[in-house]
Amino acid sequence: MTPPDAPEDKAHADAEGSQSAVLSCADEKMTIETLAKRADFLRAARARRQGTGSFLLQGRKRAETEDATGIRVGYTCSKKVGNAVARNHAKRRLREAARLVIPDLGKDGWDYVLIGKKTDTSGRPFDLLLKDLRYALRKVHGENRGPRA
RNA sequence: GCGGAUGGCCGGAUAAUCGCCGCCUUGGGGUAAACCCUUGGGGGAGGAAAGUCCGGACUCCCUUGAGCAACGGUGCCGGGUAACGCCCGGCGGGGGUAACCCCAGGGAUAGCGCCACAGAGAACAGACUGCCCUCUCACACGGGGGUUAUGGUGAAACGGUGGGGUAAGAGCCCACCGCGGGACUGGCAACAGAACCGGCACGGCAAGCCCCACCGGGAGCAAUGCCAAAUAGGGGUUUCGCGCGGGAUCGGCGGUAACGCGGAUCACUCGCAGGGUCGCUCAAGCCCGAGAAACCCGGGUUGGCAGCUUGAGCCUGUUGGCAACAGCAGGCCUAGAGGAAUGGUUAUCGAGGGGGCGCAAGCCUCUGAACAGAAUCCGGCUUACAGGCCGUCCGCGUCA
RNA sequence: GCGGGUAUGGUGAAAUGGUAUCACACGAGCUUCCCAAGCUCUUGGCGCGGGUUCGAUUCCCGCUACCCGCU
Repeated sequence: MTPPDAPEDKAHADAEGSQSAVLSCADEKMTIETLAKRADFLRAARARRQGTGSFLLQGRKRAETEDATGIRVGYTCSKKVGNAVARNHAKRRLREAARLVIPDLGKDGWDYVLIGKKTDTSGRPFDLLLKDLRYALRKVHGENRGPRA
């Protein structure tokens, strides 16, 4: 999905820049809760989705009847990803990526679900993983805004 | 040096930084607890954490003992252990030149069952085929008798080979081998050796049923207990039972009274009977006592705390023992979450692998660590596993 | 975490200590102007590794994969 001729150091610089941005605005960071209920996962699966080279992102804005503030993120790695070591490793990388990116680009009142893939989630370089997450968040937000406008 | 056998150990390292999960802690908020914010410290996956195949601890099924039955398991001997189907040391059998490895390895005269195909015959001893003698005219394919060999078949065939012997033969006789019994000797034992006896009788399969000996009650931390909230304060079926007596309570009669006689009741209490309590029986204990037990239906709950990590624990030394292991002394505390914490990035080192140069030593470059993640806890087994380290032993070759 | 079950051609099934069977499917041929149906023939298998046995799909042990139940 990422162009193969994308310069490596450019993506690297991009990742570092965002990292410092996160550090600078850490005080206004949104509180991130973790999804646990099966029903929340099912609702998110019916909403927007965007695949990338390393994972699949699902996102939705919660209805007014639910608790409207705060960002909630869930992680899914099924048995298709591999054994327990592979599943836990994929979840850890997704958690780390979400910790670095979601407070900046996530929107208040949204639920996100990150779904790991078999070999790409563990094997992809981490800066590309961050890039994938930013791209996917833009797509999920943008496609949601499009039909509404 | 090459090839092999076997035992034990390790399972990438260091640092920086941003994070994650418990514990302790500073300050603040809070009446307090819970909790929230904050400061600092310290800890944080395995040899298999796995498979869930065995054995336990622990908890519940109300508890226990004896016997019987059923079911399941184990199965040479001795030892170790809390226990085991595990471990150690022996014995027997099999494989290998050897080091060494493998074996559920009790009983086949307690009984039943099975042994396909082939073969005369498949379990006990005879029929059949043959050989020999004899009868009748006949050296007949017929009658009578003797005999146990079979080109062979098969996983397995009235012990094998050789010699003698005979009408033909045969343990009929002899030698050797095998087989059965076995005084006695060694050993705790399994077992080994064996004088002597027997002329041979007794096939295999018990991971077929079974017999014998020994062991085993069931379920499992999603066990279980407590707190809070909510709902219900139930229904059905079956089985057993709905008695007696004393106290008690309430009347009656007699008596001045203590008390005596007789009656009623079952809220309370005691005893007996009864009922319940392991598959059955017996016993003890316990519970119920007007209801009890079993099963089913219906209703509520997915919150918190405990169990939860100090334990048949680990390390070092020493003593006993061939060893497994045990004793003693000293030291240590080493994850405890509750759907699950160890990750990201960077640097240096780095086992190993690929490519290039070089006679070689070596140099340059690329890659950059197997199997795999605690979920109540231990002892084992089994399975997965890149690579490395330390021993011990065997065979062959070479040198001295 | 705990407890249980099943694996037989491509698919669905059966059987038993001795040669593994049936249906559909696949392939070839016949039939038809062509297709379907029908008829004939062929191919192909006991999840894996050990053990017991003369002989294992069956009996025993260990793995692998899949499925189910329990708060």
